[in-house]
Amino acid sequence: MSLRQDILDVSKELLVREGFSKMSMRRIARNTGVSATSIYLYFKNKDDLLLTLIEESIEKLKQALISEVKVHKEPVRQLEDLARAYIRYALNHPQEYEIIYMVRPEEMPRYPKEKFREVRSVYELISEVIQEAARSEQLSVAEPLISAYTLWAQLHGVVTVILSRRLDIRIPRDRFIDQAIEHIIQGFIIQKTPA
Amino acid sequence: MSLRQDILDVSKELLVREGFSKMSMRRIARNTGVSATSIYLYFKNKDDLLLTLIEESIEKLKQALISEVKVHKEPVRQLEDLARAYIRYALNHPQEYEIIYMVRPEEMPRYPKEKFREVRSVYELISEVIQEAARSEQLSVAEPLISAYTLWAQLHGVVTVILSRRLDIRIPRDRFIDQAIEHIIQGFIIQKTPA
Amino acid sequence: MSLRQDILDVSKELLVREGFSKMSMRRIARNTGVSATSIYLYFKNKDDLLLTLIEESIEKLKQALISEVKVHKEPVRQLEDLARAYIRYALNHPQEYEIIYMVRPEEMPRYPKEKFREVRSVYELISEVIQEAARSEQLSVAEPLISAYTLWAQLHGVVTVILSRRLDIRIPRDRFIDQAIEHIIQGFIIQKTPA
Amino acid sequence: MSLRQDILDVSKELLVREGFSKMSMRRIARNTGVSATSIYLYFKNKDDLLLTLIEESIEKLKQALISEVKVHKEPVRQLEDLARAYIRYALNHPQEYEIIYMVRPEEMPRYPKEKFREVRSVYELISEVIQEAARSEQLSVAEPLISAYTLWAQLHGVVTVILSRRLDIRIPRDRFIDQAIEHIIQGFIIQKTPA
DNA sequence: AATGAATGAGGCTTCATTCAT
DNA sequence: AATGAATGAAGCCTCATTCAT
Repeated sequence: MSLRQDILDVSKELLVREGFSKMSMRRIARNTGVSATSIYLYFKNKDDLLLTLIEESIEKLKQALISEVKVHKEPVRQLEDLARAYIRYALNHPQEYEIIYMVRPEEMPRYPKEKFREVRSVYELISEVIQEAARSEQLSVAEPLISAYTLWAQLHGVVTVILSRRLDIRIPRDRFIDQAIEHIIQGFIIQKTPA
Repeated sequence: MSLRQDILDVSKELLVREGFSKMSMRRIARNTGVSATSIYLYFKNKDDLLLTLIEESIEKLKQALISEVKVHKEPVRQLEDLARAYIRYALNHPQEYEIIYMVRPEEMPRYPKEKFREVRSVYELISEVIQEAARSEQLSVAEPLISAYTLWAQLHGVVTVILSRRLDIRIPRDRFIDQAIEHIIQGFIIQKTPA
Repeated sequence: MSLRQDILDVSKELLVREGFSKMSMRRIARNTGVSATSIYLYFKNKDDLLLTLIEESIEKLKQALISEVKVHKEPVRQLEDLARAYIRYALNHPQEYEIIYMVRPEEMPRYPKEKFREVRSVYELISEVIQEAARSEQLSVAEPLISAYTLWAQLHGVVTVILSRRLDIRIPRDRFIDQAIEHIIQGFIIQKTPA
Repeated sequence: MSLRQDILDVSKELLVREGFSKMSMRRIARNTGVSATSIYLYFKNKDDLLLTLIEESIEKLKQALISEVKVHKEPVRQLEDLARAYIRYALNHPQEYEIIYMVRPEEMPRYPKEKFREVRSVYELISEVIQEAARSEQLSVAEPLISAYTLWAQLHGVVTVILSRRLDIRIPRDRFIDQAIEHIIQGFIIQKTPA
């Protein structure tokens, strides 16, 4: 495989496993089996490397969601699929997910803030699915964009709790996920008050 | 006593405002107007300082929740109050909150992981409130502990999105919070299916 | 002697003997028998160190000139004394002199340009002596400030040629200096054309 | 041939505009639009490149002086012409001049010192003009070689002051040059003491 | 209770140069 | 004639920590 990709992989692992402060150029070089200087042949500097990491991860998340959505026609089912796909992807690709959401902007001052907003396309995807469901009058959605963000915030919370290992060990992960999704989806469904 | 607190305050601010990598002993010392050596009179080392920071923050969060809960008797109302109190506290004390939940354990290898679990008392508090409401048969709660965690995960997601400044600028923060709480609480209320 | 002074001395020597590019913090540390980190206890950074070096050198040159001037009352003699004092000081303290005039501003971008102008007090000293002599109508001096600068330029040229070892080896240094001073001074004396 | 010259030109500009420390092979390559490796096809190493730069500059200075001298027959006038030509060339070709005289030999340890002495032919040119004038008994020149060096030293001083931007901003450059040349030339003319 | 002095390790980055192609 | 890949050395600087006072 290309050295460039090796560097990205090693960086990703270091970043997620040991934290931002341990992702140093020297360490990356050591773990890649290459001199620190060589990294600069492929990336302008550390920020550039981090930027690439984030961009790649966002792209992968986006693709994963796109490919899993719209299999089922039924809107509510579709929404649930989206939620499950989101959580499943995050848990199966913790590195990519953490890179997107756990590197705090404060840690990288030179990072162009607009780039961070590229993640928006993810929310827009969510927003579309919600809007579609709203049209079928099965969801109580006043403002799709806001609802998209609240849905995403809840999913992100669930993922975060698991990834940061803050879930009580007495709770089986799958049960937690199922229950969470149930609560979340139910929160969006229109309450059919008895006539 | 006073200097010790000064050091904690300065550390807290540095950590949250500039990120983990900028919270250095030298910086803390400089901002506190004291020599770097002096910090070691109050804290064994940097990890110890961070530990203290986290413990204090957890304690404050706990106290804040306790004081706001159980004002209303009505269970659903109580739950909503709890949710609001949680979010309000987090947003009003971003430093304390971020220290608890945004400093990743990976950043501190020598940090005793058990300490992180002290936060559990927070979930137990949530759990109690949920159980109480469940008893009144207004909530669809099969397993209170799991539900407590899902509720917390959702709240945490909402807070995280705001604190990490990932909320779309077109969305007013308050609207987002209101809508989120509405969705979350509704997700817990028993659906009264028409007879 | 103090470490601070040691560092300054070593830096001075490195700068003059091996050139600007060889005056590195590591080298200074090595030659001072101290860790590189220690330099930062006494100087904020490399520029600060260089700045101190230059300031000290300017001050010494100024003091040397002041102390040697105004011994003789006769204006022309006084001017010659000043010229000799200038050259003598420069040759006896090549390090200090070179530091003032041979570090090109381009080499230190962060250096505050105003500081470079502190050398002006040296020219002002020269200017004063020239003006005094002009009052006695023995010198052909239309504009004292300009003449002060031309005088200085000439002296500086002489010094430069010697210090940069560009003088032909067949020429004895003292003869060169004597002749140069003779030419220079004579260039300022009013030509008494025969009536 | 063309690329070789491009490299030399770029180097020259970098050296003079940004200083010795910024004249790196990589920078030269970047500014020339060529790979760093390519420079080694034309120059053995950095020192070789610098050497070539200096040799070229010396040759140009020599040619410029030769072409401007001996237009006027009158010896004193000829001397003044030479002085003006020297200063004019230096100011019109600051890059070449600075390379000859402002790159200190100390910056290049591996540089063969004899090469630096090639500049001597310049002084010999000056020496010839002075000797010619001396023969006409209009100049007070005991030893032509020494006088040639003192003349050159003074001219060099004037040029240096201007090029290193050390001339007081209140002084117009042309006035400074005129006055300097006047003083310098007058210093060489035989004083006709009244009988 | 507090500090100044000191340091080894490591941070990011640029350097001149070589080698294979 | 030209280059991409690679590197060891070194550049400046900040880090957490210790020790003597």
